[in-house]
Parts: sequence; C-alpha cells; structure tokens
Amino acid sequence: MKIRFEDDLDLLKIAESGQCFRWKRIDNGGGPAACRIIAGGRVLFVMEGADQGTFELSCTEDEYREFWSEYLDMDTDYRGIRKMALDSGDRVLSNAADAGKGIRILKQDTFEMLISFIISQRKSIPAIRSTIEKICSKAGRKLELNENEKEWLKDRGFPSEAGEDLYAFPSAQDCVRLSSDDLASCGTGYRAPYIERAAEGIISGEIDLDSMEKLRDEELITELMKIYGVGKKVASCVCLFGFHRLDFFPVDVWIERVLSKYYPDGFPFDAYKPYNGVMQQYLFFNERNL
DNA sequence: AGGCAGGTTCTTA
DNA sequence: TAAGAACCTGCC
Repeated sequence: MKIRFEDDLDLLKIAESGQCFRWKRIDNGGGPAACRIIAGGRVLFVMEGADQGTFELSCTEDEYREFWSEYLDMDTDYRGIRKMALDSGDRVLSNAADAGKGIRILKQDTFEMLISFIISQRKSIPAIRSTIEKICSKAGRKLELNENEKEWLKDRGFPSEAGEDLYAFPSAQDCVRLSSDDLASCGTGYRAPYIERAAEGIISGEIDLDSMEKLRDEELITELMKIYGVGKKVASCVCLFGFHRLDFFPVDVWIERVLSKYYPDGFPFDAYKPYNGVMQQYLFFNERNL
C-alpha cells in the first residue's frame, strides 16, 4: 500500500536513533531510502515514495490499520512537538530538533524493550544488534514472507535475501527455553542472568508488564527498577520506547555529554512537558552525528 | 593489540 | 548515602 504523510517521518533517522535495534536499511542499488522492520511478530518493508511525503509499504491497509500505524505512532503530531523545540529560544535544542526532524518515538513491545535495553548496557550499538539478532534466531519464531511481500521486494529491485532468515523477537516462554550456554553464545556476557531472571519473572507473574500500563510515570519506573539488572537508564528506555511515556529522558553517556557541555545548570524539563523524551531523542541523535 | 562500549550490582566506608 | 571496583565480550 501507499500512504501520504505530511508529518515528520524519516526512516533512516529512526533506524539510527538508537530506540530500535531491528530496523535494517535495505538497498536496491542507490534507490530511495528503505528499511526492513521486524516488530510484533511481523515484517514490514517501507520505502520512501517518489513524491515528497509519500511512502510505499509492503503491508495491506488492514495490517496498517491494525498494527503498523500505531507502532509508528502515526497519530502523534511530531511536527508540533518539534516546533516547541524550534520556538524555545534554546539554540542547542533547536539545532538538534532541526537535525532530528523525522524522528518519531515508536510504540514497541514492552518485553522486547526490557530485554533489548538490558542487553544494551556497556555495549556498542553494533554489538547490541548482533546479540539481539542471535537471540532472535535461537529462540524466536521463524517468519516467512507471503507472496505479496516477496513480490513487493522483487518489483522494487531489492534482493530476496532481505526477506530471508527472519525471526520474531522471542517471548518470555521462548527465552526461558534457552540454556545458559545458549545465552552466552549470543554474546550476552554478564547480562545473561539478568535476562533469565526477567523472563522467569514474567512467566511466574512476579513481573507483570501489562498491568504496569496503568501506573503513573514515577510508579512505573520504580517498578521497573525492581527488576534485577534494570537501573535508571534501562528503566527510562523501557518507559519511553515500550510504554510510550514521552516525558522520560534517559540519560546515557551521550546525553551526559550534552548535559555537561550545554546545560551545566540543568536541562529545563518544565518547558517541554510532557515531551522531554522527544527532546532527548533530538539531542541524542544530534550529538552522535557530530 | 588493547581500550572501550547507550550501566548495574556489589562492596566498602 | 556515596564512591569505586568488577563485570562478559565484541567492535574499532
């Protein structure tokens, strides 16, 4: 299907924004930007259309309405949020918002975010991706493209490998089936027990991510930080990218750098409520692309 | 070749 | 309560 979308949506920036680890750029030999996305046990191919503000998607309109529209957070006005930054009078933030135009905060699965950001600690982004892919291929359900999707790739000149050997992110049940050796072979290192215990907690019901939806922001992060291996940074990421609480502002080494360089007296969170998390994404993206 | 990476826990005062 | 060490492993 094809969509026209006037609000901010830049595939490559989202893929590089650090919020998702299973977006992959696909290449048909110098054509427009395109990505393969694996989420919610599904696969989506998206390509920028020939006309500005249009996109070609490999899914049907039903699938778009059912899942992808919400996943991509299509109902939130990022142009308006970005305008807050541009109008703030803060040169650093408005520059960052300009550079980060097109970034959206995806509505991703909470368990996937929990495990992904547990893995992320003290790892480079390529290493995070690699570990996650290994876990998915070891424990996740294999995903097969249907004929329409294969045709979609072929018609646009993408290699068929783009749709091969794809695996869903594993469920908690899938994860506990992995032995410690399996986990170690994925490169999880000292995080392996964190992953095991998180998955076990989900299964036993001791950790109930679904019921956490109703908690207020402060209660939510407090609950998440009770999970072994989950500190403030990881918990903030789960809140922002999994629970879609747009006011969370995860502080990692990059943001730490931004804060000490440009905001020695503190970042003015009050000015951007309830969208501080979006500002964090702009600042993070900009700092990394220096 | 060896340091360092999108942190967190554990130990020690 | 706070500061510092230890932690797996792969990527540059």
